[in-house]
Amino acid sequence: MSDTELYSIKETSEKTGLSEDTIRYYEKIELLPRAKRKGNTHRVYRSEDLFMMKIITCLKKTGMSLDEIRPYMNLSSFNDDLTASPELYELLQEHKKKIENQMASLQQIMDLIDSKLLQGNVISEPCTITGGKQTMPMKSREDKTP
Amino acid sequence: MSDTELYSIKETSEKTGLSEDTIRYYEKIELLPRAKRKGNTHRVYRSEDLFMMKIITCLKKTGMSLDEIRPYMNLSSFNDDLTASPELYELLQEHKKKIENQMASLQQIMDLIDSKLLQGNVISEPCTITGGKQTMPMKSREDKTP
DNA sequence: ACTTGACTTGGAGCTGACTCCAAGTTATAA
DNA sequence: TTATAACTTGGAGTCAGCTCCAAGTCAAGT
Repeated sequence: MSDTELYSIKETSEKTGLSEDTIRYYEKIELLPRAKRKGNTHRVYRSEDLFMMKIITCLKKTGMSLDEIRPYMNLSSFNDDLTASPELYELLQEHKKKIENQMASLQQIMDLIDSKLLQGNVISEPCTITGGKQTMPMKSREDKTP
Repeated sequence: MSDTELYSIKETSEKTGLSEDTIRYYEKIELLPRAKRKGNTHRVYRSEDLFMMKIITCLKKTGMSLDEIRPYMNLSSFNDDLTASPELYELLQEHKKKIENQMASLQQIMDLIDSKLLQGNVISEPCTITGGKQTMPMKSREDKTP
């Protein structure tokens, strides 16, 4: 398993679509583990590392914040023995639900428009989903390891 | 039509869930039109205005940026004669597609995990959607609307 | 030995979307 | 009338997620 091919940060950037700066930034905020160094200076990455970065990109695409993604990265290795991590799977399911809610929200607007609720009647209870608090900013930074 | 009931910014805030600051901010960035003033100073809002704010909240929930939302607000009134705005409808359809793509992204990760692509093999082409900008094959998601 | 280029670090700057504040004005109630 | 609450404005600050930059280091080629 795990071929021994190593990649520079430039190659890694090319292969993952993340900029070099972004990769270093992810390391800085500890979203990615500190990369191994060649001669104690230049970063080197293995396929597994690229894989993690791609996962991050995937999750981001679905609207996850980096803070929300972090727990996934902390799960041992993500590579070996993932099925033994029902926690991850559940988090994913949860997130999927959020996206489904988003779609429902959108669907409601579309319906609203379709059904001409807008014409004449309008203005009473336009978009029920609006009521709640839900997916707003959500700040919970208190762990800032020195 | 349109009842004549008027709301202060506080009432409006309460009814829409947006903070007073946010409402003023939306006016400042011209996402909302400049509100009418009572005695030339205090803002007053009508039901239609609240409706607009709720629409904004809805769209934001589905991941639209304020800049993306602005065109919708510029469409004449949103209230009267909406069906005569196929532009809006089309924009919405487009946005909906984006969300569907997000879901597809997520689904791919879930599939990835399910299928144990992760075990042993791993690391070759983990999440195809990551590669390009869009272009994903898009497994036709049969709609699950009730 | 020298130049070039890829890399390093720390930190500054930027955008979006707020959120907070101070200082002033107006409306209302006692 | 006066105190208080509600509101106004302009501008500063915050937070996430980058992006850019300067100054320095290191490896390889000539």
